[in-house]
Amino acid sequence: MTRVSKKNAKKSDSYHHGNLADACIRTGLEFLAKGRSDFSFRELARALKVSPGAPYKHFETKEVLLAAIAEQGFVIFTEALAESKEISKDKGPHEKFHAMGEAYLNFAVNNPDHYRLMFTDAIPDHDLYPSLKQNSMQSFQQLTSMVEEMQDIGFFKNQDPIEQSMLIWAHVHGLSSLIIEGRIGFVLEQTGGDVQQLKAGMSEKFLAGILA
Amino acid sequence: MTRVSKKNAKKSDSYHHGNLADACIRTGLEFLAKGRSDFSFRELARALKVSPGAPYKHFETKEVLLAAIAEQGFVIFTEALAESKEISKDKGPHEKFHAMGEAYLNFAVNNPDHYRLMFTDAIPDHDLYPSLKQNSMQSFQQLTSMVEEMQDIGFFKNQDPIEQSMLIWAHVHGLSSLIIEGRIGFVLEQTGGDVQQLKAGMSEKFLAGILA
DNA sequence: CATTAAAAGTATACACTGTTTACATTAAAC
DNA sequence: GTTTAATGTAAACAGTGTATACTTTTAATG
Repeated sequence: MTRVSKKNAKKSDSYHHGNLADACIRTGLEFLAKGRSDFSFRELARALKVSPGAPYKHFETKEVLLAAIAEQGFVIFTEALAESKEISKDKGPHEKFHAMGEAYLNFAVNNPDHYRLMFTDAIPDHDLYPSLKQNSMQSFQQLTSMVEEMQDIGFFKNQDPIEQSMLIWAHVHGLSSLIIEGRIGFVLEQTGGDVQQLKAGMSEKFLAGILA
Repeated sequence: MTRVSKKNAKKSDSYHHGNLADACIRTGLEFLAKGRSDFSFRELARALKVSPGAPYKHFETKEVLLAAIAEQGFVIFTEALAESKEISKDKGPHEKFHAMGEAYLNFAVNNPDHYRLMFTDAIPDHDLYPSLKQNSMQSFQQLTSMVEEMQDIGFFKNQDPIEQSMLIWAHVHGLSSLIIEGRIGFVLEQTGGDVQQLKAGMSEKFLAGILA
């Protein structure tokens, strides 16, 4: 049997796993991607063929592992938002704004369990996990930097960029949340069930305001 | 559906509880109000001094009970929104709009666990609970009727009232969600931690739009 | 090297959980 | 007043998160 480097993968028949910490996160991510967000710590241990107590050598509690998985979510999320900027960098402000909004919503819709883990109370206090918080801040930063650019070119009003970012965040988070929780089925029927179309229409109205 | 009776109908030393179904909901509400949203079904049975299996005579699963509790939440929520209309009925459109927004946010901030139960995936499919869905629709209806009034008096643009309601809902839900999940601590510091002040400022900007 | 200390596994146990089953008691219906 | 349906109990099952004591392997040190 081939003995693989311990850095890359687990050794097939050794007492030690080799890289259990990473493997836990990876397997947790897989569970989440499959919609099995209620996976148990023991289930995860079984999937990795280790004893129930083994993961505790790397994560003090289940919540600590969830925090690590949520953190990975923010890494991917930040990348997705950054990529939307790259893609739309030669286009107009409307397109730039919508590109990021679309990237945001797509992440939520395509990874609802991950999004929920990142934004609801499975991890009640993010302050307990500094690197999680740092990564979530970086996601927010993608938004604020876009807002600042929009203000610079005179597309957005000159207001406190943080507050303006919050306004956009609340808008897109609220929409994403309501969609992935299945609370707007009756509205989606009107648009033929096309989430992106609904989002585009709403965001355009959001930009312009609703005052007559 | 009517409110759960507040009277305790339990007879002191009888084999039968008397009104266990209502008592379960009431006790569940109390747990929620105390922030103990992770209460177990058995914990609830213990609090009511009945055996672990007793609640199953009234609720097929724990989720069914949670749905009933969520439904009560929407009843109270609808009342709170309706009351905000009553209070502001002789005032101007700005006040009316803000009054409802304030009522919405106050409900979420004062009952975060209840709000979460109503709006996240503890009850994944609301369609399985028709009366829950009906009550949640009534909450939404409070919003749409206000929107229609605002359009009638020419305060809001003439757009599809459902879509406009969705826009407002996403705004206020997004904000409420981010606040109760503790995701905007850094913004709150700027306003001295006053949630209502932050909300008022944001909602005003929301109305006007952010386009220059 | 050989020895030892630290790291990372195992096995087992504890107090829980949601839920099911078989049975007991009571209230309601005929 | 008897029967039946509703509503309780007790006990059990499989599963959970986590703690503890012990074993095996790896890394570090003289």
